[in-house]
Amino acid sequence: MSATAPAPTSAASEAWLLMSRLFQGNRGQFFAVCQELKLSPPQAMALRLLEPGTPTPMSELAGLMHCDNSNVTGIVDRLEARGLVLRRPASHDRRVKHLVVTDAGADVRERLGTLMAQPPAALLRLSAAEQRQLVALLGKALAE
Amino acid sequence: MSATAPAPTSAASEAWLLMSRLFQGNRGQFFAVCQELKLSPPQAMALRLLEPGTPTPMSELAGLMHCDNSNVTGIVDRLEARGLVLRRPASHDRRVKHLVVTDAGADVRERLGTLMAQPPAALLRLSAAEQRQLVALLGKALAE
DNA sequence: TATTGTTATACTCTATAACTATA
DNA sequence: TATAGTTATAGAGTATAACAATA
Repeated sequence: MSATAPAPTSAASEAWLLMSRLFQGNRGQFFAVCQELKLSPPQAMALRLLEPGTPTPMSELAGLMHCDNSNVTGIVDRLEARGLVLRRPASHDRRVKHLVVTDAGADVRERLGTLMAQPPAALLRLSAAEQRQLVALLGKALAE
Repeated sequence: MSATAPAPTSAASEAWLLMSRLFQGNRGQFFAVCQELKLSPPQAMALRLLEPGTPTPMSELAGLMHCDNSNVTGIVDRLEARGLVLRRPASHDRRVKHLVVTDAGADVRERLGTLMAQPPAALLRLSAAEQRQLVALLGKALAE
């Protein structure tokens, strides 16, 4: 018998599962933030991914959002109609349009960032030392 | 002056930010899993939230998904059309319909769980000891 | 020929409101 | 009256394919 382990369940996947629960439990908060800023979730994500001062081609945003270019057209249409971003022709390639976050967009984006940075209650139950330990571990995992 | 701190930026919110990056970076993987199982993201979420052997009222699923009851009707319609769940009248209240995961649904749900449990590469860069440390911290945060 | 962004199409998700059948 | 689930409606997100302009 090849005695397949019942489930590898490495510590890494266990940690991932716990983080997934944290996110699932925080989804309500995310929707509330979107509603407060009058953004749909995809619009909020797009605005968060666009960096003010860094013109970004539509196709690059599509890549970051893991969706088709044609979706970005509509999402950006609505952000542009609200004056949060604007389309600007790129100088080096006339097929490309750069997305630029407007001042109004940067304002909404910052509020979005502030609200979304609010950690779930679960994390606040950890002591300050434990929180720092968590930061150190996650920082190491994400280090390039 | 009430000297509002420029930004609390507790270690907790920094940890939360890092976890958010981990999730953002893993979205592509999630979409790939959905596509492989031929489930839309909401369908996948619904199937994951329904526990086989635990009949669940539609409205409870709506609550877990943070959406309106009327959305669940359509999502469940499609899951039911594929034979992954079924509706069953609840005995104690004839207004309520219980959702039951079928055997086929339990199978897909388990594959979904297995694929989604796959931790992102970043977590695998941590040593086994560090991974266990992470589990301990997250476990403490999520402890009831 | 290949790529960027748009348009057309069809389907899914979403919130709201109105409806039904229960309670 | 209130609640569970459905239906109707309208708007938004999604993938695919076809298209124009550009490379």
